[in-house]
Amino acid sequence: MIFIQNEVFKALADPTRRQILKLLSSGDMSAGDIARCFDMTKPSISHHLGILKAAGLILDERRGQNIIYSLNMTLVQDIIRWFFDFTKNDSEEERS
Amino acid sequence: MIFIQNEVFKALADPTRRQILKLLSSGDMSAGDIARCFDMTKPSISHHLGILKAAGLILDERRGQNIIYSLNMTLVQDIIRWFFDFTKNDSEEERS
DNA sequence: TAGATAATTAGATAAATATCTAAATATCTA
DNA sequence: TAGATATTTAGATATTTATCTAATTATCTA
Repeated sequence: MIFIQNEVFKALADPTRRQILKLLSSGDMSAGDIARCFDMTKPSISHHLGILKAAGLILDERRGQNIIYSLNMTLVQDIIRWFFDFTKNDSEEERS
Repeated sequence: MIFIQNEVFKALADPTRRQILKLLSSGDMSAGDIARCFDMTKPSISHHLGILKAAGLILDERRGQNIIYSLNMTLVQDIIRWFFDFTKNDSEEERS
């Protein structure tokens, strides 16, 4: 049984953060690029990026003045597996 | 692109609620049966069940004095599809 | 119908969180 | 090195949320 940290689910519970993940699924972006997509201050977006990073959902890399964020596909795959485990019924009476 | 309501992710953000879902993946249970699995008052569990139900993650049916809860597998499958969409890169430069 | 059992609702409270402004840090370039 | 740009950190605040106790609702059965 796969284990996913609580912080991962907490990170996913905010619509802004899920939108950030969607953006990153199309390609890596700098913090500024990401912030420009939202009607929110840069510190607020930075806060969300920090939560996503702490959860391991995104990775960061400084490139000059910019910090480039990318989606951590490995964790996304683990999450899919975690949900997929619900589709395997492990009760006795249901076994054919 | 599949859409999952914000309440679904909020419901998943609590460890007690995820544990309830795990329990229900093995088979339907009454509210009391569920409450007995936790070191928490019945009203607190009832609160969590209400949030899971409002999110559509669980279904309920009264059977005499008991209310039987079950996992809504259809929504679980939709969630899997939602995460799976992240694994399809839709950027131009990455296309082979 | 009275009492017992199962479950929820109401109301209170402490903790967590999303957001903002202001300040700090890091990097580049003229 | 001074100024500009990119980003984060600090600190404050309003809102949300998880939990509890007490009260209410629904059902069964003697």
